Amino acid sequence: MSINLDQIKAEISDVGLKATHQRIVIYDYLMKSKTHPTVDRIYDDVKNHIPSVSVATIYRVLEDFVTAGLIYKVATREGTMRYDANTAPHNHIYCTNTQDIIDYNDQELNDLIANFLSKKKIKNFKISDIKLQINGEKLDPDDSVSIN
Amino acid sequence: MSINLDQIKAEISDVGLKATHQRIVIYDYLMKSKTHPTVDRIYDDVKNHIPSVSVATIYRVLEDFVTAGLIYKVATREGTMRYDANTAPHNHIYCTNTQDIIDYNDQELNDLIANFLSKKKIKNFKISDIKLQINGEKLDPDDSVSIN
DNA sequence: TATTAAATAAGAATAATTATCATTTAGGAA
DNA sequence: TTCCTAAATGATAATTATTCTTATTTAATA
Repeated sequence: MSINLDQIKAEISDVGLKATHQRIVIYDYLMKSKTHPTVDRIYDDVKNHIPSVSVATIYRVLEDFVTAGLIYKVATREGTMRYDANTAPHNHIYCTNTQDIIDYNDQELNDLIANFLSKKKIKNFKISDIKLQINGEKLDPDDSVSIN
Repeated sequence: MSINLDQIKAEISDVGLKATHQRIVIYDYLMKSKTHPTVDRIYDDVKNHIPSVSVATIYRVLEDFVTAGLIYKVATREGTMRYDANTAPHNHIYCTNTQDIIDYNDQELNDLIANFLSKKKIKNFKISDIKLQINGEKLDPDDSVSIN
């Protein structure tokens, strides 16, 4: 447990959800995860902490978190859903080979796009967020991707 | 049949696929479609032309087209796959309320992002394409979204 | 027109997700 | 602290989405 337990409980309670053991473990796991895990991956890892956990609970809790805005859900080109506890605006680098999703934080780029679009008039539409997905392939699948 | 039949056949043949009736009808339908339809929608509409068509054929043909680069596959936040015969680089406006996907073509924006990223060094990664998704809501769900 | 490899239709099999419901639990009240 | 109750969970059935299998059909070309 790297992140403060009381803080996790508070964050769950603050969005109007009961801070159950399952929710605490799942949220803690997502907060620590950098890999944007699938439901299956989350299920397997949560089972190490709560062997009796049901897969239905994983689906339910994740959906509750998404609805509450605690986490984001990301659809990949492969059709599998991935979950991300990083709710700050950021973009994703996606490796079409390994299916790795790597966070790409760049305030300058965010601003550049936001400024550009604010000058355009998109009629009958209210923008809530803008996501850039950088697709491609890792040159060495075993090595990590780094920026600058 | 708005687009020339011979041209459709040629495009299918050119990527090494047999120009079957099913493929011709599906490709023609996608070329004319502006809505980025789901598999179900494509199936229903193709059945009007080929009542005996099998849903497995729809899945297979779409996947064949994607692999061949004739069409694109787009995953939405809802987890459903949508298909797009517009293979030119372009971005999407997505209404989280109606699930409408609207093409957003803007060469200036494409260049802006491409130029910005070319200056950044992303180590161990080769970019193949860059997709911007503009999420939000239509103000009037029954009206269309237009740019400029 | 005949040949043949490839594609299709139909439906079974599998995988992913959601629903149901009896049991358990978190959090507030006493 | 214990009791109470609405909400959450676990187990599993049901549903939905997708893929696979195989006998039949068809496009392409000789």
